[in-house]
Amino acid sequence: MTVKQRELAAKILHRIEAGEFAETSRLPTEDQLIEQYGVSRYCVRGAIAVLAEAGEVFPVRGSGVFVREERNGIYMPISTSYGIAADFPDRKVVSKVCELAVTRADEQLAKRMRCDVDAPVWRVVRLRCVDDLPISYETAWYLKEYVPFLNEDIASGSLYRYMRDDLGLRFGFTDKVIHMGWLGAEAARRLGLEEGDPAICIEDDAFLSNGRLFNASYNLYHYKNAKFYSMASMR
Amino acid sequence: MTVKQRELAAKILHRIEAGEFAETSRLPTEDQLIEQYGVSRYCVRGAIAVLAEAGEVFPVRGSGVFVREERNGIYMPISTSYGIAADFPDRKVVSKVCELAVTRADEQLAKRMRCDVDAPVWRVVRLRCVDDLPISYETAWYLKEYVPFLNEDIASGSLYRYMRDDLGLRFGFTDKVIHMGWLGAEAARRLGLEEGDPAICIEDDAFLSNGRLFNASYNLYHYKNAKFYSMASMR
DNA sequence: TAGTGGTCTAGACCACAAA
DNA sequence: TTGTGGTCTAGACCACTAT
Repeated sequence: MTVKQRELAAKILHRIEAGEFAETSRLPTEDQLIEQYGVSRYCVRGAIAVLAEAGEVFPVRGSGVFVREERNGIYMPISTSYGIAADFPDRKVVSKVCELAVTRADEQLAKRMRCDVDAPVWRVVRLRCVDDLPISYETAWYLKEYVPFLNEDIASGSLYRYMRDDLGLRFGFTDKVIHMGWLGAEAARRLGLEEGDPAICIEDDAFLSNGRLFNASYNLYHYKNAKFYSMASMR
Repeated sequence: MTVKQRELAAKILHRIEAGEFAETSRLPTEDQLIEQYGVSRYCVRGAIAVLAEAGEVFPVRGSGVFVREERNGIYMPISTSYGIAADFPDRKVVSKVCELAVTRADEQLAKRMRCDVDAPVWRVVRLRCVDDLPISYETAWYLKEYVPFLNEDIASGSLYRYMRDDLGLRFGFTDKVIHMGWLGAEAARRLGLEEGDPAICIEDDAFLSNGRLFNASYNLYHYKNAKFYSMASMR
């Protein structure tokens, strides 16, 4: 969705959160929103689609757009994600850098990252915490070709923001594979769990907008602290 | 996305799978597709969006729409899902019905299903198998208000297809929460695992298009046989 | 029957990539 | 500079809900 549509969605969300539609739990009609904001129907529908995807509203044909009841709990979205920091804008997101070094891709990594064997890559291992709660133990690789410089200071913040705003990289899409994994000694120690404990494991391949893979990662999530949600339309 | 757009996407996908674009790994331009199929740009862009969401192609502004390299392995999509049968149209999907009975909602279930305490609900427990491999142990509840009749024969097939085609229910959206769980004795026995083994657990709330919840379920996935994938744009 | 969201078209202009 | 996908508008008609 476009910037304009997201901005409109944010405005409407503020009105929802202010309780403006609490009585009827129904948004203004599309035509009313068109007039209120002076935009086209295309924009209004885009904004509503953003809100619907986020699970905030659901449109009913012939009837209106209804506000969904509040969801409880804190969950990580599984689909989107410009990184964990973007997922929790209001929370204290801290990354403890456990390893940071340039290495060379072995055969297996080269295959996964579609790069040459021995191509230089950053290897970054971090413990990700939200509000001082350990959430995940992440092992990530970044092609040095696209990320020429990195240090502990940058890695302890939002790497995605750095790559986007400072390096000018443009992200395209990600592939995620979710399965079960088990904690090694180091991961367990950092997460405060026991070696051999099970973990939800997400392998993430991130591509630039030109289709080139630039980042692969292996994430082990704390089985108590991390939950995920996903909202989907069934049409 | 609309039916027309999905159909167009299917046609384009057939051409992709036939290797028609293998050389350049690039689709015809939007204008060419408009002409080839005699539809508007709206439709073409919708069809490409469908393919992009499915991870088949990625559009690059100013350049074209590119075919993605083939993915390997069999994974379950985490977002969509008209049920497991729809996810694997080419595979043998079998459900073994372990329990099927009408019960009454206790306080906890009533809260989750937004129904009255003591409201009649079907409780259905099934072992879901794909190609004879046990995938998940599912405990599901359906409001009898919306699903007046059910039997083992129906439950051993696709319940969603039954509800949609035979009962005329119209689905709206689902909420999924993914976290870690552990197998009880019965689930472990059915899945061929050990009691206390870890499992990826997906709790699923399904709503009709009018926003009414009609189905809640608790799914424990076989930690070896079930993997999930998710494709997401990062814009 | 009136009102609302869903689909679709035609056309304009913008942002970006490649030649 | 040209061609591509991205955004946006205006307007038409359809499908469904509510009255």
